Amino acid sequence: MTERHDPDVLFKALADPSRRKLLDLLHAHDGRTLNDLCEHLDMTRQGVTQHLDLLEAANLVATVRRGREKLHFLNPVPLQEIYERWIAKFEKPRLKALGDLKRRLEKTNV
Amino acid sequence: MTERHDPDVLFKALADPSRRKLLDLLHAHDGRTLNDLCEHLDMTRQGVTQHLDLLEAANLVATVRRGREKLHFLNPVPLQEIYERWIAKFEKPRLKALGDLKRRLEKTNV
DNA sequence: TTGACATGCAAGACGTTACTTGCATATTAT
DNA sequence: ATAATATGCAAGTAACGTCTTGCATGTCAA
Repeated sequence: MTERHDPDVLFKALADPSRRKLLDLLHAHDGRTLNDLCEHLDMTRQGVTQHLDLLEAANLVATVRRGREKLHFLNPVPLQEIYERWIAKFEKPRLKALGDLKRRLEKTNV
Repeated sequence: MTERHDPDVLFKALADPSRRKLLDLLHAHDGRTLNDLCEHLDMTRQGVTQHLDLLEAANLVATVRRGREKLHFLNPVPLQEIYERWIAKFEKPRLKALGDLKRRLEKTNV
C-alpha cells in the first residue's frame, strides 16, 4: 500500500530554501496554481517549475490539471517518513520513549 | 541557552548519503576516530574529513582531540529541531494532536 | 478566429559540490 | 632520534544544481 521512496531524492528536495518556501506556501494555502506560487518567489516561472518538479519527484507535492492551469497540493507523508526512519532513531533515550508512545497511540487510530 | 542554527546548513548537511551514513555510523558507535570512520566509506580520508567538517558546521557532530587522534560524537539535537520546526508543522491534524501530546509530555520532564 | 493567458520543453551560463592528489604537521612508540 | 601513525591544509577537476532565455503548446474569452 505505502510505496517505498528514495531517501536521497527526499533529502535533496528539502535541501533548497526555495523548495522549502514552496512547501510553506502550500502549507499555508493548498491547491495553488503555478503562477500563484511564482508571485512569492524571486525567480522566473521556469525556475519555480523546476523546483516543483523536484518536489513532485520526492512525492511532496501532487498536481492536478484544471483546464489551462495546474493546481499544486502538499503531501506531508514523506516528511513523516523522514521523522520515523531518520529522526526518531537518533533521539535521545528520554525522547525516544515518548516517540514510541506517540507511534503506539497512532496505530490505535486515536 | 539553545543556540539558533541556520536551517539551510542543516538540511544541506543531511542532503548527502555519505554524510547520512556517517551519522549512522556514529549512532551505532560513538566516539570514533577519523580513520575508523574512513574504513566504512569508499573514498579517501580527505573526502571523509570534508564531510565531517560539514556535519560539524551543522552542529550534528562534535569532536574532541585525544593525542594524535580525533574523536567524533553525534549530536542529535539539530535533528529534533528539524522535527519541531519542519515536520511537526506539516503533519496531518490527526497526527498533529499526538505530536502536541508528545511535546507536552516532554515539557513535564517525564 | 483571434488574442490573452497558463503552462511545457530544452539548451546554455555559472556557481557549487564532492572528490582527488600531493605535501605538511603533530603525536606516539622503539 | 627515527619511523610509523593520525590528522591537517590546499589546489585542481569533474559533475551537479540552480537559474536563465527563447520558443512551443494548450486553453479560454470575446
